[in-house]
Amino acid sequence: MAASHLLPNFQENTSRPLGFKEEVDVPRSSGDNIPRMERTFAGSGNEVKTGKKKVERKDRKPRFAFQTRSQVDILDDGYRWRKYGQKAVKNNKYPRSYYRCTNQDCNVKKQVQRLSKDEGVVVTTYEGTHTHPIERSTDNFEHILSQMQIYTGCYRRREDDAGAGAVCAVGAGGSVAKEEKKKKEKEKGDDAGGYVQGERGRKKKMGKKRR
DNA sequence: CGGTTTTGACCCGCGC
DNA sequence: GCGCGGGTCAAAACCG
Repeated sequence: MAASHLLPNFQENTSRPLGFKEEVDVPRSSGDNIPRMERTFAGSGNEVKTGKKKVERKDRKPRFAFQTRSQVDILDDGYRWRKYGQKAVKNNKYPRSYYRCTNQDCNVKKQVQRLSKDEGVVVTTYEGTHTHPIERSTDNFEHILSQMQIYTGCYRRREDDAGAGAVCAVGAGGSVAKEEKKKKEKEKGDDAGGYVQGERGRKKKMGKKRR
């Protein structure tokens, strides 16, 4: 990848407006993924909390935060993502979207957040590494790279200080594969002025809590 | 029809 | 001990 397009600038105070702090840090660490697969609704039982043994695997998934200037939240990096959640952030008026790679073998997650201060800045946080080839051809993606500024900021905590250090370098040929992003002008309804989500999706859950 | 998105509910860890 | 905030799930709606 042509590193010439990338701007290896580490986040300065100027680049991070309010509330951005060290978001990408991983405070808890003790198994925060794998987790609640067994909540399995059903019944009454809450036996899930009884055993904490499930947290054996201390996976060290590296997380990377990228600040990109783009008008679209969804930056197509060549992989297929499926949104599985969206939450409103306290400091930002824009919500944060959670995506997950559709590949079964690939558990890569990514979350996209837009800064309320600078709507042009989109923070994309990747978690994990892809273990499969890109399906979408990155045809003229370098062309897109040239028209967007990418600030590379690698925030890592103690956990991955050992091996993850290398991946931190964008464009250095790390194992992180290509985290390149390219604009997608195929935006569905074109969110015009803001992120006004229509009333798509389920109106209201009739049941209450089935979990 | 299948896959994806939407979105409220739920869960968990941390802070107070 | 309670509350807040962040992260995930899963049912329903929607789109190709």
